[in-house]
Parts: sequence; C-alpha cells; structure tokens
Amino acid sequence: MAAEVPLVRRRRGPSMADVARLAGVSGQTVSRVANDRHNVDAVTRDRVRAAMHELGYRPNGAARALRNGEFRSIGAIVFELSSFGTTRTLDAIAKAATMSGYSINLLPVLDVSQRAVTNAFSRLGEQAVDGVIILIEAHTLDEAGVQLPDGLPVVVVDSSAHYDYPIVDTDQAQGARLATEHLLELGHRTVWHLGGPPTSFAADRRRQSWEQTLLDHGCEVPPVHDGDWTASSGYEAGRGLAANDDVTAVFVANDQMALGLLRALYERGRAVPGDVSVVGFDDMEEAAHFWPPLTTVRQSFAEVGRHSVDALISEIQAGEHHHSPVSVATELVVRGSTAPPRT
Amino acid sequence: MAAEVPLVRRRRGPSMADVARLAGVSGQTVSRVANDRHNVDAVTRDRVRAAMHELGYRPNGAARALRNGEFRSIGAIVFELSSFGTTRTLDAIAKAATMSGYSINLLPVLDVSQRAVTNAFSRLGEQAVDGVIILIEAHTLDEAGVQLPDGLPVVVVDSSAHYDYPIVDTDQAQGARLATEHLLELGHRTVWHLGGPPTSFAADRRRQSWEQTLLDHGCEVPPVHDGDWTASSGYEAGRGLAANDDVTAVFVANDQMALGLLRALYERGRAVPGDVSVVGFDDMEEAAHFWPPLTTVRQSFAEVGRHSVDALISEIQAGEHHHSPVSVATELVVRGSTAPPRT
DNA sequence: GCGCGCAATGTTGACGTCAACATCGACGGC
DNA sequence: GCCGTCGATGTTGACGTCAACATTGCGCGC
Repeated sequence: MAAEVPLVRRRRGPSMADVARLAGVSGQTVSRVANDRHNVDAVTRDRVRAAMHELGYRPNGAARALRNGEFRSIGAIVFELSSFGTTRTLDAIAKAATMSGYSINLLPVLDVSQRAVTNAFSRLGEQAVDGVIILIEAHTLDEAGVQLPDGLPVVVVDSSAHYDYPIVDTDQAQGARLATEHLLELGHRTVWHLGGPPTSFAADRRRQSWEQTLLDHGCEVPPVHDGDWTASSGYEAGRGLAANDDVTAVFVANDQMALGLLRALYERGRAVPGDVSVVGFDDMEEAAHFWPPLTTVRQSFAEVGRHSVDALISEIQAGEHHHSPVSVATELVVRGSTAPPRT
Repeated sequence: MAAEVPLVRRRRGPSMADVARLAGVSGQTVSRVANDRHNVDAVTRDRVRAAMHELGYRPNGAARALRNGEFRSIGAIVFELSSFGTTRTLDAIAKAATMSGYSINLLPVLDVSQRAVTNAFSRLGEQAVDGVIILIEAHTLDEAGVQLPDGLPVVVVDSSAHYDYPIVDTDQAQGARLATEHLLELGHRTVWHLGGPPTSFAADRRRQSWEQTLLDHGCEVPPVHDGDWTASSGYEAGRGLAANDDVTAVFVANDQMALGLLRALYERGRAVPGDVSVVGFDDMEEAAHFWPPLTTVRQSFAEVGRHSVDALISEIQAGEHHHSPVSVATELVVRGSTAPPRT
C-alpha cells in the first residue's frame, strides 16, 4: 500500500510559481498578466493565460493584501439583518463598496449585551479590513462603553453625536416635522405619537422633532406610546390608542408599527382615515399596499449607504475626517391613510 | 529641515516586530501571547500585552491567512438584500458563521445580466474566501452559464438540482401542498395560484406542487397568475383575480404578494375570508398583522442558513461533499384569512 | 556596423506571522 | 556536583505576491 496521502489535505491551490513553471516564464511575468499590465508580449500572455486556466489558478488574496498593505475590504457591524432599515442600508453599502472595488465583511453582533458588542469589536481587531461602518443603534455602543481600535477608519450610521467619528444619517428631525405638520395642516387638533424603542437614537430624534413641531404650533403634547419597531409592538401599543376616542391623528415612527396600529384600529372598528389618520416612516415597498395605502415619510436608505461608503473610503485613502455629519433629506408620500378629521 | 515624511503615508499598523522590540522579547513570543499559548511566563505575557496595548497592535489578518493557508472567511453571493427571504437567510448564515469562527464576505451581484453574474464570479476568484454560499435564484446561474473556480467549496441555497454542489433549501413542495390542501379541506372547489417569477426555482417548485396537489384531489387547475415577489406585483396580478367571481381561494407564493392581493380584493369590495380565502408563504413578521391576519406557510430561514454553513464548513474542513440535498420542513400557520366558502 | 533606446522578461527581497527547530537555564535525582 | 529534563524563549525560513531594479535582445539611426 503506497498510501502517502496526508490525513488533512491542505488544499492550497496552485501559486504563481506553479503557473510560471508550466508556462516557462518567471513568476513576475505571471503577476504582470494577472494584473493586466500592458508590457507583456501577446504570445507570452496567451501562454500564461492558458497555464492559469489549466491549473485553475486563483491569485491569493492574502498574499496580495500582505504585499500591498491594504485589504480592499470594509467591515460592516450590524445587529439584526431582519430590521428593515438596516438591511436596505446594507444593501446600498454593499453595492457602493463593490463599485469602488471594496468587498464587505459582515460582522454580526449576536446580541446587544455589552459583552457581545465588546466581543465583536475585539474580533474586529482580527479582521482583515481597511475600515468599518457601524450600523448599530448607537445607544448600545454607549452602554457597552467600547472603544474601537485606534487608527482604524470608522463611519457611524446613526444620529448619535457622542462619538468622534463621521456620521451619516437620514434627517430624522426633518422627516418627523414633515409628518406632523401634514397632519396638523389637515386640521387635526393635535398629533399622537407611536415611537420607536428608547435605545434608538433615530427614535429619539423623531420623537423630539414631533414634540417640538407640536409646541411650535401651540398644540398640546399627548403622552407617547413606545414600540420596538415591530408590527407586533405597534399592534400592542395601538390597542391603547385605538381605545381612546380623543385620538384622531397618529404619527408612527416606522411603517411596520403603523401596520400593527392599522390592525388595532380595524379591530376596534375605527375607520382609517375617517376616524383616525395615520402617518408612517420609511416608505417600505409594502406601505403602498397596506389598507388603506399608507401615507409615510420616505427615507433614502440607498443614499445613506452610498454616503457612508464614500466617507469611509475617503477616510481610508486620504486619512481625512469629515467631522460634519451628513444628513440625507426625506420626503412625504401622501396616500390614503390621512384625511381631515371628521367634523 | 529634516522632513522625511513620505507623501503617501502608508498607514501600516505596528507589527509583531514593533511590539517585540518594545517589550524586549522576540517576535515569536509576541505571537505566542497573541494566540494565547500557555507556555509563556506570566510576567513576560503581561509585558507583551502592555506593549501591544501601547502601540495599538492588531494582528495582520492577511499575513496570518497567508501563513495558515486559510482565510476563515465565507463568501456569500447575493443579488438583492431587499428580498425578504434572502435577507433572513443571510442573517442566519452570518450568525452561524460567526459562531464557527468564520466571517462573511458579501459579494453582491449588481444586476442579473449574464455579464454581471460572470463578473461577480471572476471577482470571486480574487476574494480571500475558503468557500462560497450562493443565494441567488439559480435560473440566473444557468442562463449565465458560469463556472465556479475549481476546487472552491460551494453550497447553493436553492432548489435547483442542475449543479453538482450541495444544496440546502426549504421543502417548497411540502409547503405548497400544505397550503393547497388546507384550502381544499375547508371546502373550496379548487385553489387559484398567484406565483413567483418564472426565473425562480422556488417559485417553480411551489407552483408544481400546488398543481400536483390539485390533480391528486381531482380538482380543476385554474390558470396561474405570476408576480415578481413584490407587493406591487401581487396587487397588479390580484386585480385580475379579484375581478373573477369564480375565485374563492388563492394560494399566493409569498406574503408580500399576498398583501397586494388583499388590497386588490378590498378595492373590489370582496371580503376576506368571506368571499375569498388567501394563504401566503414565508410567515414574515408582518403577516400576523395584515388585515385580516394572514394564514401562511412558515419556513425556517434560520434553519436553512444554519444548514448551509454547516455543509460548507464540513466541505471546507474535510473535503466532504454532501450530495444529498438538505430539505427543511415548513409549517402551516392558520390565521384569519381563510374560511370555508360562502354557501 | 556600432551603439543607443526601449520593450520584454528575470531576479531579489520584503510584507507579517507562526511552525519547527535550536538554545538556554533552572531544578531535581543520584 | 553532574547530567537529564523540561519550560521559557530565540532563530530561521516559508507562505504568495509584486515593486524595484537588473538583464537581455531587437530595431533603428547615422
């Protein structure tokens, strides 16, 4: 038995040296072909290409990264992909990064405990990334009191101003004002609010701006109901609102909770928009097909994603810090869930 | 002027050698400390740790990968993160991979053209990954006629059997049968179908199984309406169904299209479930809060994700191929959108 | 026909890490 | 007190790539 096969077959692919040997050239020439340098004879290039193909050669990213001192990769720290906004933003980030020749390294935080977040950042230290985009609602960061590795470019997608990193976010305040004023202009005496979780800066901003708008218009500020972004939480909180006949207009901090509220209103027999007007936030694709179609504030996740990548890449390549936060404007989309109050 | 600063500051972080110099030990000792080897004197270890911290040392992933011959990274090829199912699966994949000590490299395909897909795979060749999970509906792969790099472990999340790679997927056929039989058992004479796009294997499977179930029960097979998974397409297709008084029961290939159908039925004044019963597929969180709450087929994206990662990692580490596809069972969740037909 | 210039190709070494092997010193048994 | 043992630490080289520099040879001008 001439069994000489090693137990663990270290499947290292062929290297430049192997290709070079087969093609009868030097490794450097293979490198030139692999990188599309022009100063290679056409005949040689074809021979090398053929050898590459025959061996199934793939350049080794690690060696390249080591040599060049950069990974061409961006880390994205996320908590839950199931959250609608995060996902959309991540999608835009991935696309923008790809177009700039960077790839995206997903670094999920398994739970929101301090330990998990700290742990994620220490894993980060071991990741082969040139920079990081943080997509976690930043209260968690504050609580965890974590510190990012020094000298690693970072961009935060959130409204927190507590950190000394460049920040890109939707203009939450403007969006909330848009929604609230729309309802007031329809003639409602005041606007109730179904807010996001207190751990979220975005939720904070929307709530604050809603309150300020009411005050600016001399309206009474009703008590806030809180949810956690899910439709279920919107339904739970919505049952309270639905039972209260004073409520004629509600600004909900996202579309999913708005869906839950709509259900609660239905179950209570209150007509939308006849008895109660509802405005959401996000303009998810489904919002146009709620019943009635939801009036909501559209935010451009794509733009937020694109700006984050731009900011991060310029930081990576030039060492620049944009300390002025980028704010992406929102837009009110009026559909069927809002109307003047019943007289 | 002793200005010696290079124009482009290559921001290479400190290396082991720097730490070693500061701590007065050899590089190897630093390596041992970094990797928690036990055979280092406590005093020395503390000194090295202090030096690491002072310099802000982070181990260089590229060098480590080069040395070890593995990247501890998995590529995930996706098309659109906005698609609900893909996202949920990706989330599970990311979590499972993280727990196994792998990170996820997102490789988005920017559009579905052949060129783009082929291009994505050639980029893939340059990625520093140990294996790949493909999350694209596989018709696109067929059309693009692309070939993956040889010797790179691959797992496909889809129902396609055209490829010689391990496949993990939800048991689409079982789910569709569950939905269809539920409606038949309620007493409907037949069940209509609002299907997914013809490019999707998952949609194919659901449609075929729906049809087979009808035939098994001796029911007439009505013509299929197609959508593209979005609520909008469900609404468009749904208008046709809503206008047809023969329609008393519809199995919709996903929840989002079901939402669009519900809207179309509302607009037409047809009651759900009084006039028409509707069953969806996916059980997205929102489905419970549609009006009426949607009866649907729950699939476990988490389990699909976990199985994919398991299969890929065992392929990477042991070179095993599981040629038997993994099928994850579904479950019918009965809510308020289904009832016996009006007599 | 001589040499210059330039394009094609080859050679060398360094990027940062870590396994394998080498060395060094302390301690214990006899 | 000598030697063997073992634990702590140091030295060397290789992983695959590519920039910088070195070399080769060909064509062209005069």
